[in-house]
Amino acid sequence: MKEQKKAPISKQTLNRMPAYFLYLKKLDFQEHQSISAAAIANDLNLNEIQVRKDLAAVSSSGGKPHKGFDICTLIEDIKAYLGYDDVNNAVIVGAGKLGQALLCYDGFSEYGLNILAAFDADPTVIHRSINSKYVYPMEKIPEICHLLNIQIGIITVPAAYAQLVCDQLVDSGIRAIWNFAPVLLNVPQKILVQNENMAVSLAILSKHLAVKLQEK
Amino acid sequence: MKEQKKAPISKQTLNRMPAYFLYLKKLDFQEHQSISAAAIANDLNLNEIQVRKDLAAVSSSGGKPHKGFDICTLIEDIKAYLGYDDVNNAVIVGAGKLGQALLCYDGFSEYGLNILAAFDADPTVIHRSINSKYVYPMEKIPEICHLLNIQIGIITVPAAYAQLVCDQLVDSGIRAIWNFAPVLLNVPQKILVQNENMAVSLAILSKHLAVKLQEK
DNA sequence: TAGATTGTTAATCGATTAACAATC
DNA sequence: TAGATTGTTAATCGATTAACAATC
Repeated sequence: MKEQKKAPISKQTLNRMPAYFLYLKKLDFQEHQSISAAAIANDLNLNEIQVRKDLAAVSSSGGKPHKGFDICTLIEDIKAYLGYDDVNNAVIVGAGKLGQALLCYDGFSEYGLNILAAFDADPTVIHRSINSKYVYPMEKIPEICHLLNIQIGIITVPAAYAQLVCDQLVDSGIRAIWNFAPVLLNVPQKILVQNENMAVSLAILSKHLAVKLQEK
Repeated sequence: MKEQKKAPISKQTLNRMPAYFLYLKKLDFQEHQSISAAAIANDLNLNEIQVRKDLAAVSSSGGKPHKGFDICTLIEDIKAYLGYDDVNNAVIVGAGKLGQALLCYDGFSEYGLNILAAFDADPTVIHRSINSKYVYPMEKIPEICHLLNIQIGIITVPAAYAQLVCDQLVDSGIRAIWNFAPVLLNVPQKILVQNENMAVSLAILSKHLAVKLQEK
């Protein structure tokens, strides 16, 4: 087992990895065979050495001088590294428009996310299926989560209910939360909260536009 | 004008700012008057000195020894800093479930985002209003964007159409793109692309769960 | 006043970039 | 072989943390 001597994971590298993943898939689709770190760096506006280091950290076979990295292999390596190969079961709480959008998007399986069911408080949306996923009433959360061995709870309820829902999910044995509500959730240490933080995106956008405007 | 000597913006500080913003709004709602950097750091699991520095970078009046920062003032300072006070006009391209979810969410005005219209290719969704925002056919993009002085284009179409839509938006004079499609977009240098990168979130989640699983 | 809390200057840490040797 | 391209070791840069003086 040489695996153990792999470099420790850098947060920044982890953040860049999905960009490499999307980039390589596009290339693969266009039937390229291999690609150099320099070409990737150029297309993604990154530093060449940074790309080399990032790829070296995840690549199983490494790149070949003169040729670069084999695209197919690299895609597989990144998938393995990011854990996209490990399937995690999830439920969505909140079957409003956003919840339905996520329920109907079938691309998450690509990332190992397997959404099995949804929950809602609204009697007009429960007890029916959306994209073959059944919408249960809220009180079923503990039962279904335990039954289906759910790892991830996805929160798409209005901000005011998010903490309440979060507590219920935690009590039902989930281990991570993907939070779309614009609130900060309180959770026990062992639970990971990943905020799909649209406020951050908007901050970066508006900051950027404001700065550009000033320059003129 | 002493404004000019403000410290240059750190990317990390910018990323943390929305968390402070949400945190402070919650406090404000609970009718607190002021708060110390230490208390914030404790609640958000951040380093105290880091919080002091972050707040010092955006605070107009600074904190007061013994009392800390005035919450209301600080919220206003952060809003000003992040550009949430500057209103940016936006359109959504893709009025499917995700697009509709964004159209129906009225909380974006809090961040200075003003969604004025939507576009779609589907004849069954166009020529009607969703949450008082009209859905136009795709060919109206240039006309409407110029007419309404649109700064930001929000892309919520399937991955396969995202680049096409992006090109149209760029040609229609928008200055920034908020991209929800899981693809990397090619744009001219002057256009900012902000990816709402669910793949990153999923990577962090699945990586984290995989690592935890290994530990056991 | 004493003490809590800020803001700033200095020290440490980690990530990026540069330089260069290794290799197909 | 020569040259393109990788991987690694060293240098730089920026961000975090520590130390401490300033102040209400």
